[in-house]
Amino acid sequence: MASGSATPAQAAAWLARDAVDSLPAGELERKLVSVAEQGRSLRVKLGIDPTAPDLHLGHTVVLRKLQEFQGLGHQVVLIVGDYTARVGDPSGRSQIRPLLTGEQVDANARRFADQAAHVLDVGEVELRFNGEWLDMATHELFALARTTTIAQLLERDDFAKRQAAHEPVSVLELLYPLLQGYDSVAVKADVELGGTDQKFNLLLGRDIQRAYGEEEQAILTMPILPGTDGVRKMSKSLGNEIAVLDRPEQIYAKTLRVPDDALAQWWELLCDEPPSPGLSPRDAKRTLARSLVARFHDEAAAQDAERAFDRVFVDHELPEEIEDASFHAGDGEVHLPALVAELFGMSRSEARRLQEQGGVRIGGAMLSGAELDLAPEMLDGQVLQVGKRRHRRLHRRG
RNA sequence: GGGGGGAUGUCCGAGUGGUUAAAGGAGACGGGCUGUAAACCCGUUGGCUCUGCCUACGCAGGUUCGAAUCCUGCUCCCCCCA
Repeated sequence: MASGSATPAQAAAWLARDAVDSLPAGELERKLVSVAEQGRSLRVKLGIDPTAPDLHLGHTVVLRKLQEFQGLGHQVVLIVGDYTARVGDPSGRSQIRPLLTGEQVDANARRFADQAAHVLDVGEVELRFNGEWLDMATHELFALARTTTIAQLLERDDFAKRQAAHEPVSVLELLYPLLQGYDSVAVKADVELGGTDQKFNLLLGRDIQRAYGEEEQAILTMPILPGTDGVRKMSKSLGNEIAVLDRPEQIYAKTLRVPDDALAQWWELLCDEPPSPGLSPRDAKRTLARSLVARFHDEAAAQDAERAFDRVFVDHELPEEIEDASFHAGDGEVHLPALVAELFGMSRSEARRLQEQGGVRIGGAMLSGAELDLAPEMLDGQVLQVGKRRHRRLHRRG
């Protein structure tokens, strides 16, 4: 572990140990030397666009890195991209993002700021919203636009690929990297962090800074955390995320569902210490799951989550806590597909299909596709189970 | 401004007048196996008052006994030339 007494070279090497790129070569170390001489600390920038409402594990990879800088006494500048979220970062995207409304963005931005507190010591963080400076006059935007050429922007992979595939790239998207770069100008960033998919934007930030007569930032890129599918980048829109605010059981269960192939990466990107050697993949995963729950909740919650998980999925018992749900019986029988559809947000046809496939149980007994209408007495007080993980305790109403 | 190409279900992608709710793949979901992993097997994947009915192949009309497939207009996208 590095400490305040480490030399700049040691600190730089330690900070970059798990990064993919630390560019330009030697720059981070030079910055560390230079600020030490000036008697100040580094201004380390991270920008997050609140395009989705919640922070997830993928965000925490970079946030943890930010925290390391913080631990060494540097100034963290967290930029919530309330303004850039309206533009849409094309990084890694194969198509134009749908635009969010101003209200959505504002609501998301506030949530983000709150949630960052789960990962960072926000008391020490300089939190900024980039609408503060990006809501600029047109002539200022023109000045910004003059700093960069089309050729520079088209060097970028995503744009090049989309061009080649005859997919649209809007001028607005082209502008995005400039706006991000301007953030660096506005906060006088010495270092900017990001995922590897941000490399182009981060590097372009240097050009923008130079154009504005500022000193250029060093950049550090972190690996991208795969989602719970083990393949694609973790993101809310792909539904493969574990959110910082997920409940303990969710964090635990989702972690166990991660394919083993991705396990090593998860350990590396999310934990300080590697798993003890000799630990089976299964146990390594369980350990990881516990530690993640403990990180975002606490140790007791981790124990409980594991117990609850084992109860349901290892011992095949009902969960201890089952959400209640009421059903309306009227005088006749209850149409099960309608009830299932209503309870779990699916269509009746879908519910019917699930039942035909043996995915619906009442009181542990699998129902056949013929048992669509049941007497209310057979349901009242019983546990309805759909698939392996959805349960409701039914209560008659009316 | 001119010319050409394209728009199909969650996604990719077949299909150019009739057994097409629409091949195939991916993803997802259910069942089995299991470590809620991987691999593998089986099945499902528009809606519904479900042995049938309704809605669907960019949008709106039209031709036809019958259209995703033909015609007309419109919208959007891409490429080339200027």
